[in-house]
Amino acid sequence: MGRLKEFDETKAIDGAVDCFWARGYAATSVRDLAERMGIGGASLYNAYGGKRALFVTALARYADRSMRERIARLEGDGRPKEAIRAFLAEIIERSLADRDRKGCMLVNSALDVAPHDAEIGKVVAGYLDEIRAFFRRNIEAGRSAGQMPRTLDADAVSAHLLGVLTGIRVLARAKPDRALLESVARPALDLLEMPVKPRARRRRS
Amino acid sequence: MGRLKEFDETKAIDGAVDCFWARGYAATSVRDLAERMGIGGASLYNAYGGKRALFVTALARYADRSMRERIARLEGDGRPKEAIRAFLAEIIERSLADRDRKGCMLVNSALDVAPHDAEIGKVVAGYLDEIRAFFRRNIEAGRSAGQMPRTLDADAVSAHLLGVLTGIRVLARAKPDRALLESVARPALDLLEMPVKPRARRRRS
DNA sequence: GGTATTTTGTAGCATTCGATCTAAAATCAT
DNA sequence: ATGATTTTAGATCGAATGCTACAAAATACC
Repeated sequence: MGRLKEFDETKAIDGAVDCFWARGYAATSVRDLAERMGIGGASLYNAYGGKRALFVTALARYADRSMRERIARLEGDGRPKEAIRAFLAEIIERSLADRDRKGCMLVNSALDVAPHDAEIGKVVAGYLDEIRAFFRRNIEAGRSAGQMPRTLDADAVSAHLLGVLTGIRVLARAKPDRALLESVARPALDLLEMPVKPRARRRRS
Repeated sequence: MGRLKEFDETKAIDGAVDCFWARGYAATSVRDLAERMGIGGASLYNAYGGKRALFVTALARYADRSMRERIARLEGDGRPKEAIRAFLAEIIERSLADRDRKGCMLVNSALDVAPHDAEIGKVVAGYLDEIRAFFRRNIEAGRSAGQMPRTLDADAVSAHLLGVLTGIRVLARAKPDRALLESVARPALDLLEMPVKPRARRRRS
């Protein structure tokens, strides 16, 4: 039933992710893509439809391999507070180690694709919601387990954490400085800590 | 001493700001720029040197008219806590009212220009530092005035506020939702509030 | 082997990109 | 008026853009 595909589909999509991730949608050319994917231009259009459709596919692959993998891995331990803490810590470490400052493909897309493409915008918003849902689940789990303050509003704090996360990923591309990024994250993580009982203190004489 | 310029330099640069602000650096063409600026292509190169140099000029104009104007206006009252609160509130309002989701030109540039252009990257980082310095000054002023907790670390909290601000501006482009954005900002603003004296409470019987 | 179907490489499409060239128009100093 | 100098409009440069046409190559079914 026709000639067989000769290229490695996994490697091809991973190559597309690398291109779009590093340079963004507009700045990536179809020829750049084809070369990195190890295929010819005709095969690209035959197999993936075109640049825009390929971007959607690559974004889904990124979400699967990067975001969902991290969520599944960190949430597996059943330690909700540690999961959230480790999530932010891992983002900071990766941002500092990322020599070419690619940042997060979802955040990058939220800024320079979503506003100009309603359809892709909804996809991106959906991925961001998944991250927020991760925060929300673990806040609720932490509250139930008595590891986080009962007063914590999971809905509101998950939004705050998503915003802080996003801010970190943006600032890391302009100022990849550990002290800065950790200072951004710290107060958000402190929200999750149980309030310390104020020690009885002697009155001043 | 030569023919006089016929175009309005202020309107020209403002037009350039509009273009770069709405579409970003790469997606804006020199022809788009010339048309919006009300000049011909030759005049653009003669007066501003080229696309990249014009971008730097436009970015400086944006920083002056948007960021520094806001800082000066809000800081004038001598009410540091209110200045910070109003800053974030104003950003949220503008983001929600911004129908074409242009966001903040500085944040946009931090994400899709700074990583690929070291020189412009430093410029952008400098502008971000100005915003952080605004936060820092007002935290210190608020502490001195006894309106904010003495335990507040101005350096760290100013970084946190910058991150939260950046996150808001990015999320607003993908999900312009008031509840979301206000939830992102709230905990950061709560850091500035004086701790409430816990009321004496009757023991349960 | 023959045929239908799919993939692949090559070439090329029209368009747009940033940038430049040329020459006419406009100004000031002399 | 003349000359020097600058700005302007318009055409155009080579390169790159997303995409497609076309035919050769490779497979499965008969």
